[in-house]
Amino acid sequence: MKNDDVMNIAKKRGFLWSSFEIYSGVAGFYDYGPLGGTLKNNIMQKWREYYVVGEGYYEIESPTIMPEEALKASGHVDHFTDPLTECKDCLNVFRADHIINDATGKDVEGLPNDELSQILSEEKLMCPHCSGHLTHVWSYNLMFQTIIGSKGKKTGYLRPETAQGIFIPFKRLLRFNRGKLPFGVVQLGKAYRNEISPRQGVIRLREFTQAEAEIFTDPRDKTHPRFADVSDDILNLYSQECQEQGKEPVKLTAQESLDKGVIASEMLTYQLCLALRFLKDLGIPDNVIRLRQHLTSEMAHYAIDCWDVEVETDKYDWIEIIGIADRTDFDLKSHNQYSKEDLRVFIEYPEPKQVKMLQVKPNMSKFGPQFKGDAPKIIEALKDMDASQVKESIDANGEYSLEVNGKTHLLTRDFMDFQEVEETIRGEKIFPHVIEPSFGIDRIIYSVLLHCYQEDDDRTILKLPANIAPVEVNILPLVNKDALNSVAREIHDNLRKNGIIAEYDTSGTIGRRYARSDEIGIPFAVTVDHDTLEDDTVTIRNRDNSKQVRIPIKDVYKTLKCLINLEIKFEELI
RNA sequence: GCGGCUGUAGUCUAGUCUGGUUAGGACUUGGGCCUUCCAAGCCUACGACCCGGGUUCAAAUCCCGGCAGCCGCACCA
Repeated sequence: MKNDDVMNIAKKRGFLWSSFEIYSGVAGFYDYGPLGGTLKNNIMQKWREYYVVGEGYYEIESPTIMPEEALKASGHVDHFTDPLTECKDCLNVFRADHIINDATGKDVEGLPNDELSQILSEEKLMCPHCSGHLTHVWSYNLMFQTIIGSKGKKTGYLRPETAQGIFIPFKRLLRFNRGKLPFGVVQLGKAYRNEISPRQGVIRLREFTQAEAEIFTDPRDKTHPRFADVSDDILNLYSQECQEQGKEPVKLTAQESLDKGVIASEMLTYQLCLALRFLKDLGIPDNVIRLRQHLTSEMAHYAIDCWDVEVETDKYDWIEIIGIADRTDFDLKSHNQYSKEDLRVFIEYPEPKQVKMLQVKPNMSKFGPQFKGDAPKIIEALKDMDASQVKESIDANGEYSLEVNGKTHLLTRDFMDFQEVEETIRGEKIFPHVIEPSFGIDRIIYSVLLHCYQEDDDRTILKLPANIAPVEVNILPLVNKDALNSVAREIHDNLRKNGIIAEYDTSGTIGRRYARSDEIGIPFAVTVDHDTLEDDTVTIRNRDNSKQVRIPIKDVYKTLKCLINLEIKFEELI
């Protein structure tokens, strides 16, 4: 299996291995080795080129440990859990809500545990496996809990996603962007989920790296200024409709998928295109990628539309490596409510609106004596009412009844005056909607390794794009002789001095060294041979087809730099 | 989290059932010889019984516990 070959090389040659090996390891944790660490950095740097440089979304960094309040507001404390129940006889563990749903057809998602337990006993539900008795329902929260401070009074959690770190300082980020929508903010970093039983290698980790962008948009304007740049990009769409009707994914251009309403908005479509371009740059071919729309049932209740970018693998089938969702205003609204901070954005109208409206003016000298301490509250409540309705009621009945804190107060005509005022309204405050591209870096690295891995005849090649390969060039003396070695060494040192990651290898025959070099995806090799000593030329060998071209030593740096940056193709040198 | 199977150098493996010499081999890797372009050959070196406990004169081998991997079940905002 390709997976096994790739993971073998990854382990053997220093890309990836499971952590804590000398202590038997812990499931769900992986180390990046010397090459893996560099590859990961290169990929993250490329991501930044897209989102920070290309889109102008600035990068922030927030703590990986978060206080309970913040995750309470985001919903993770209460809802990032699975309600589990265990069979007392066969000890199997089940999702309690799934058992109830399967047996009764009731949708009980989100009900508290004691209600679920009650339903289990009321409906006399038994273990679906052995018909044994089921225990009371308990929540398994997937967050790692910790303690903040020496007294241990404050509960903290390792963040389950980087996104919350962007929502929380929203006011500052909005101010940084001078109050205007749309704007985006990104964060790359670790996130943590205490998975029950992670057994899918690097696909399901307990500690993993995300790269997320939160794009704050006006809910009424989800366009993108550069949509025209991507409108002809081809998308392989596995829509809700395709999935429900058992059809194959459909290929449409970005423009078509927007026009046909397959994808909810222009911004979302643009983000999907951007993600695909990124993956293409990493060497993942189109034909192993599809965009799968979340089914209504699996989408978060607050989301408008959500698409997973999936990659085909031989071992795990189609895996989600990127999720792009329209999260609407859920997160900001929720943090607004819990923190009591106004997280809305003021949107100015193109033209100020002149609005004529009726205003109530309470007669203070009546209110005070009559209502004493309740007076301020009543006045506050009265001002919130629609003045024209109040006036109507008084004109018709001579009084208006107002309920404040459970007490009903009757207000008559002499408690207030009405005034026609003209007000200028310059805009309104709204919660922006959030479009969120969320990248699983570890899964992307796995996909890159998997799909760059090739066996040509008996050669193993990792065809990493030259601009993300961890080692950029290998310097090889044809045979292990002092005269050749010293020239090779000098070229190696010179390239390093100029910022190119070069390796130097004299061990074994030239063929063996090319093979080792190909296996870790070094895109180019410089070979120093006997002609070099005569005419100061060397050959540059192209990893992907073993072709060589001879160039003067003085041009080596310049040529390699262009090759690595993909400014010229190797074929153009021949 | 449950059940089954498995765990010997970097990798693949012999040995385990039936306890007993220095745990054997191949590939890989390091050093050397040879070598004028794609894993050749020769010499040489390094390198292992998953961890802990028990039984025994003696444990890679038998027993118990743990950890990890694979498979199945369950789970996967």
